[in-house]
Amino acid sequence: MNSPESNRVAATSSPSSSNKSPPVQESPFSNFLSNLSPIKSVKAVRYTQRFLESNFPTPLPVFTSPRIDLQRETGLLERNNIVEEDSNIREQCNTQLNVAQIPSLDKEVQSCSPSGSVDEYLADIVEVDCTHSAHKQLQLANEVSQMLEGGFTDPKETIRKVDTVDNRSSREARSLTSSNQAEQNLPLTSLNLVDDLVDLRNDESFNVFLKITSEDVNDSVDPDVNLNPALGVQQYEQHAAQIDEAFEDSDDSSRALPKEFVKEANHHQRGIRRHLHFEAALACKGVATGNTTNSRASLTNLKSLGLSHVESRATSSGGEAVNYAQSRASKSSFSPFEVVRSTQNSRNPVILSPIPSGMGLHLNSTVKSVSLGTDMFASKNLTRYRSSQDKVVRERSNDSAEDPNSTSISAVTGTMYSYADIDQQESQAGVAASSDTYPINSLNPPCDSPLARTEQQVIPCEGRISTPQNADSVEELNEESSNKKRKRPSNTSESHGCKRCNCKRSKCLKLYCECFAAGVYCVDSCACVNCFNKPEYEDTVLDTRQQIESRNPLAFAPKVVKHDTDSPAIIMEAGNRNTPSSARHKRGCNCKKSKCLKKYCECYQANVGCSDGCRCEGCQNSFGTSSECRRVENPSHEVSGKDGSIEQFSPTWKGLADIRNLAPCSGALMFASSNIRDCSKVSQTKLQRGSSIQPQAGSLQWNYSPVILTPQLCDSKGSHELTSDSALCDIMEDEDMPEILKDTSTPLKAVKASSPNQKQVMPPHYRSDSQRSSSPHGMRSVRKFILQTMPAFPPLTPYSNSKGRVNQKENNQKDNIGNH
DNA sequence: GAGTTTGAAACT
DNA sequence: CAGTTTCAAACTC
Repeated sequence: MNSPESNRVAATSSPSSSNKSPPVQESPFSNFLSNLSPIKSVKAVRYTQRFLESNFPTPLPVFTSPRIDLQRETGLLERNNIVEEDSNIREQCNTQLNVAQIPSLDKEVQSCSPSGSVDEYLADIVEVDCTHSAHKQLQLANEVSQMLEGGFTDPKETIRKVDTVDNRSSREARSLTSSNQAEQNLPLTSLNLVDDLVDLRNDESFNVFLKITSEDVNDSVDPDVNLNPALGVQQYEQHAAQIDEAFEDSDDSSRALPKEFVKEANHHQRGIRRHLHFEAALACKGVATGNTTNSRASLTNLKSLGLSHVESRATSSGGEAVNYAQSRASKSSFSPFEVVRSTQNSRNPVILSPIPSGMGLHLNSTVKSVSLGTDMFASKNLTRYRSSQDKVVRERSNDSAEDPNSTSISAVTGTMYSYADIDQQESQAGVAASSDTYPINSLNPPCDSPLARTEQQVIPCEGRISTPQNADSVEELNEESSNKKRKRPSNTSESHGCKRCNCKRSKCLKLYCECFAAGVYCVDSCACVNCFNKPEYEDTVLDTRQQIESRNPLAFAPKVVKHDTDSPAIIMEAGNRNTPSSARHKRGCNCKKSKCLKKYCECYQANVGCSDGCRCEGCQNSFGTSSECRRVENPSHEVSGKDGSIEQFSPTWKGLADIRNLAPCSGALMFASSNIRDCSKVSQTKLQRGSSIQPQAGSLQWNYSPVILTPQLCDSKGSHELTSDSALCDIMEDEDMPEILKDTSTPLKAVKASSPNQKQVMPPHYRSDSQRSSSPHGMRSVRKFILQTMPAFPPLTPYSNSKGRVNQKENNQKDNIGNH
């Protein structure tokens, strides 16, 4: 690994010739700034000159750099073909330096470096001929920035590099006032140093310098200016001329910088700080819960990828918010960002975090918790970032409103978004399907966004849904936080994502509590008694959630999951009669007296129609009634029967069928789904549908195939609860397949027994395989088929374009048929 | 706002 | 897994 320090090591073989330099007459900053971009550097130089003159009557030793001398002695400059004018300038600069060298500094500079490319730093040396530590600090800051932007997959690496940077800058800062210990651990040590300077001098104006330099250093690194030997002289001369001109024009007014300038500088610095603080918080958490460091790093990565608003919001939400979200993330070991990044950077499946048990929980909790954090943040009077955040939200909301296609996502991502979308919908007390602000809308990365593409490309099966979920989580935090703060209407317990509970005896630690169920802490506006759903009881909350999760992994999952209404299944389902909104309650309601016409009914409350998973009686759900009720109403309505026909989606199936949409690995989910009854029902349903729509297509639709192909898996444990995604993935592995799953006989028989129509739809090869033997061979072929077809998951088809999806499914059918 | 109704969640 | 109890939201007055 090459690192800049090594250059210095190589270059530092002989310390400073700067001892020979005459006393400083001019600030080294001016020399440094002379290398900045012409336009900006004029201002910078002008101000810096003033600043230094007024604040640093005697040069600060810390700003001397041995590199200046080293480069001359080693002739590195010549290697860069910097011509003599350049050298003269530099010489002049050097002579102005106070070279009261700190011996230890040289030593440290020498010692702190691994190997590196000399040329890499030569440019730097040439460019910032009269370099001082301030510039070094800026370099370090830039390195940190690059690190953040580069997005390290491994947080440890990040930490290590940060430490390196930290060490470097810390050593150089030794002569300065000591920094806040906590902040010294941050990657922003260089800025901390500047901070300390500012504090020491009690001169805010130094921020301006920081601003200028941090902006302009990058400009100055422009190879045309600094690295190109041919242009170097000319531009150098131009710079010098401009600087001279600037100095000539300098007057008192230059000292008084515009307020916005200072403000901007402060903001800039603070922004970096916040960013780094957040990462530090993540890192700290990560240390505590090692398995989550990746996610934190990934979160930071995502932020550095441009989601500054995320950063802003997350950090401004205060520690509790972060802790809440982080702790949840740590418990669930789910790292959407990680998945994306890891899949981007490597194919190592180990990096992929399994979706925790209760994927919905995580989604739920993450999203809600973050937004909750915003509430807490607000309550903590950390409101100074509020306006900007709201602005971001507003802008995003507007964007989403203007972009009706923003819901359009690939089948992979789209379903995930819809998942969160529905979650949000649910939390918003039944926002209509045509709701103006589907948070997800505004939060979805565009279908063609790099992120979306990446997701689609990298997670055909094992990648899972993570990123969209996380994107949702991250972004929904923006949306929901603003909703909570501004949209909460009067008395309703929930509106626009705002939960308010009234719990008296549950301590807000049961699903009775809407806040708890929604994955948010109770807030002041709650009327709960003896509430434990508060940040201070975080451990209790998390433990309780885990308990509930252990009972029902989907307990915290959204209760309503979206259907693709235009899919053949839905089309077949009662002729679309019962699905005004393309969603269904995950579990179905059980209404007896309300007729599903009141908000007692969860389906109705969620603005979704009842479905066959409901056990409601006398359903009159205005959003759609269950087929059972329709049968009661209209006995002639014959598509199905109680004995397992088309309409018979078991509740389990319903939920899982929707979860199917959550992941490209839905097949695996289907494996783990449900008992044999459900499987058989589904099989029958699918078979019939398949036969109806495409007689020979049968089970070959990729999204249906898992159900049909894996009935034996359905009965694996007699449990329909998903325990973990990793387990599901393991099922995909031949080696890990339990024997019971390899035994294809019994469950399949059950399916066949209950599926009179299976002959119509059962793929011949599969049927023959499964029928002729119970060996896993047939199953393997099936699974192989699944694995092959999964990547065919419609990658870029907008979710909303369900028609296209149907067509694609049909095409897949044909393709699969052709393959077989 | 108090009381009632309702159905989900929790418990057995 | 079914029946019962508990609970809090929804609803009514």
